[in-house]
Amino acid sequence: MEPKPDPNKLMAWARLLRTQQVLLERVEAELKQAGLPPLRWYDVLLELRRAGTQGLRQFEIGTAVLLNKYNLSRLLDRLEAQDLLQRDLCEEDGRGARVRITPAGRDLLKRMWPVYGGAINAHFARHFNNKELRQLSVLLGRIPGVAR
Amino acid sequence: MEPKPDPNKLMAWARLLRTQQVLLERVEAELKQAGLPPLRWYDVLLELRRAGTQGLRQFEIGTAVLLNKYNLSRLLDRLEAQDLLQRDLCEEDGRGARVRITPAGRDLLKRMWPVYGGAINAHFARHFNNKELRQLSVLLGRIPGVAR
DNA sequence: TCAAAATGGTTGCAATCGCAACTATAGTCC
DNA sequence: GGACTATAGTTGCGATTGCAACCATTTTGA
Repeated sequence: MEPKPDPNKLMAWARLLRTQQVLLERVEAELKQAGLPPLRWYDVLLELRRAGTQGLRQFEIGTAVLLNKYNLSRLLDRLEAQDLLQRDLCEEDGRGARVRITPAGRDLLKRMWPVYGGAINAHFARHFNNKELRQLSVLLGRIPGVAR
Repeated sequence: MEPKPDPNKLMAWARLLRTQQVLLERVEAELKQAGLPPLRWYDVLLELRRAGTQGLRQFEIGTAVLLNKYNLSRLLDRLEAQDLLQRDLCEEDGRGARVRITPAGRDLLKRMWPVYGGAINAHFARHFNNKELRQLSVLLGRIPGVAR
């Protein structure tokens, strides 16, 4: 791209950045307005629910939700303080913890989904048909680290 | 989308979120590694350079880069402290300031571009051809507030 | 004209983030 | 076994963010 910027590339990049800012801001605002915690809480709890009874190691959560370890550590502190999850010590690795969702955590997920899902629809999904949604998924999935 | 999540919608949404996190993290890391300030600084300075000699009002910068006023106020403090811009008082509105880029600001833009543009390419643009880039732009541009 | 409301911008304070340093356990290699 | 390195997670501290309150000027409207 150097030294002359390529307009196609720049436009796509700029819109991607802007999309992120606009959508996150709107969705977070709806959550907050409904008296619900931020999106990150949902992400973490959702991973934990998926993981089921054996729970997850912290570093597994970290790679799943793309959060570095110090911030994750403190985010889990907050969730644990609200009884949304529990950290048990891990028998197969004396350093680590095993993190499990609690009933209160599952309940919060259930309460957040209507607002979250509604916001995804209202601010994002409703502007596209199924073919376009798949197109977006395929295109973005080509970026390393995006598809899981 | 309620109460059953639509997989097409959810997948596109999830990848959009993830794209944002992955790309921002990588690009910011390259800037930092090169001893350069964060992306936000570039955004603001770029707007100011585009605005030319008459500069911009703070609220104009705010809407351009999607930054709320308190954070913008303090971000401008930092940029001003580095002599990258100057805030003159505004004659047509006694409340406001008029913000202009300085030569040092232009210079920083020039120094940041090779790293920034290179990172856009390396982490994003190189994974797509021109048609796909235009597709992305068009699709994302349908979200209100994204196209400018 | 003048009080009320709106707008532009700043600031105090609490919460969160980023970095670097730290503790503790696991794994590796001789 | 024992040093050496790597990994899991936590924490202190400074920087940044979010929220609410604030000041000053401008606009509105009876």
